[in-house]
Amino acid sequence: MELENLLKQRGLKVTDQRKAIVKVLKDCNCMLSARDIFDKVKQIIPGVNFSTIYRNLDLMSRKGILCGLMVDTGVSLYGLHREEGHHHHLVCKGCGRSMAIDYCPMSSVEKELAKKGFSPTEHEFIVYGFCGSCGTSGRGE
Amino acid sequence: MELENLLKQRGLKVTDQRKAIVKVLKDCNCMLSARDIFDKVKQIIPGVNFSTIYRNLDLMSRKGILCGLMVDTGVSLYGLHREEGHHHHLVCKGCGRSMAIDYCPMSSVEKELAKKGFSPTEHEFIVYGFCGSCGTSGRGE
DNA sequence: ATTCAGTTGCAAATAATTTGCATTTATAAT
DNA sequence: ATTATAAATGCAAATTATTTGCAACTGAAT
Repeated sequence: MELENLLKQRGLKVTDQRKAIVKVLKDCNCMLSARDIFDKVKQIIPGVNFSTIYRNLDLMSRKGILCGLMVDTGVSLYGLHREEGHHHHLVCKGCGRSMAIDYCPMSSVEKELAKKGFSPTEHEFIVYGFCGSCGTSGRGE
Repeated sequence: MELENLLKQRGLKVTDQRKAIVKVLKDCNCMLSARDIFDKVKQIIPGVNFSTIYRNLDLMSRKGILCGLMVDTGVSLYGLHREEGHHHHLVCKGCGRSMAIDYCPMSSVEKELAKKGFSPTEHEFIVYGFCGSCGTSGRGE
């Protein structure tokens, strides 16, 4: 019921596909690619179309309901937007999950940017590696 | 002549297309997309093929002659590898140029990662914004 | 000069994402 | 409840970025 209000507040209609996308992300509690989300939503709504997924991931990200992340392979990952505010991510190369970290490097570079006359708008900080369960050796591919 | 040795050291043949790619990146002194590089190399070698560009960007990046960077639109940018070592980038949304910054946030998160049992392998830190010449307002597109 | 692995051009294939359009649907107004 | 309508969806086709198979070519070692 909470999601319904969130969507309405942002002027978005409450549709089954949007509810399914959010459910999938809530259940997984990690960030997923559009394809992963599509596959999981299909188990809930067999007839969903991929373009509906893409349109909603984009729209809900722009409305602050989801947040997107571009990883170094050029694929976007999406997750629920954390209200707690700004944060960055660890991406596990073993299981593909991502976790949040609160540390943000921006305050440490502000002076250097000002000196260069650069006005920052966005930034990203992503750490790739292996999480506790996947270990330093990874799990192959 | 320096490049020729660099290529040979890495077991790569010295070809006109490789020389042209490096020349383009040296002249621009910034990071460019594969398409930009292709367009500029074509002015030197009209017959180059796009796949040759891609193969060499990938190969020379893996050999440490170039370095690649995935920006948040999902496009890779390539530049000459700076021997001076590890660094990160500012990407101007006005002119598309990128500059290096030396600050690296990794040392500040090491403890937090260790606590989470996460073993980092790679990381990226990119700041988007507008450089001195493009100003805070940007220049449209 | 000969050899041969490495490299290139070409064309076709992938993969990720976007778009146009007709149909459907959630919501607001009746 | 019914209706009107803008928003949302499904579908198919288009884009964009990148990759791959393969035959022809070329740099470098002999």
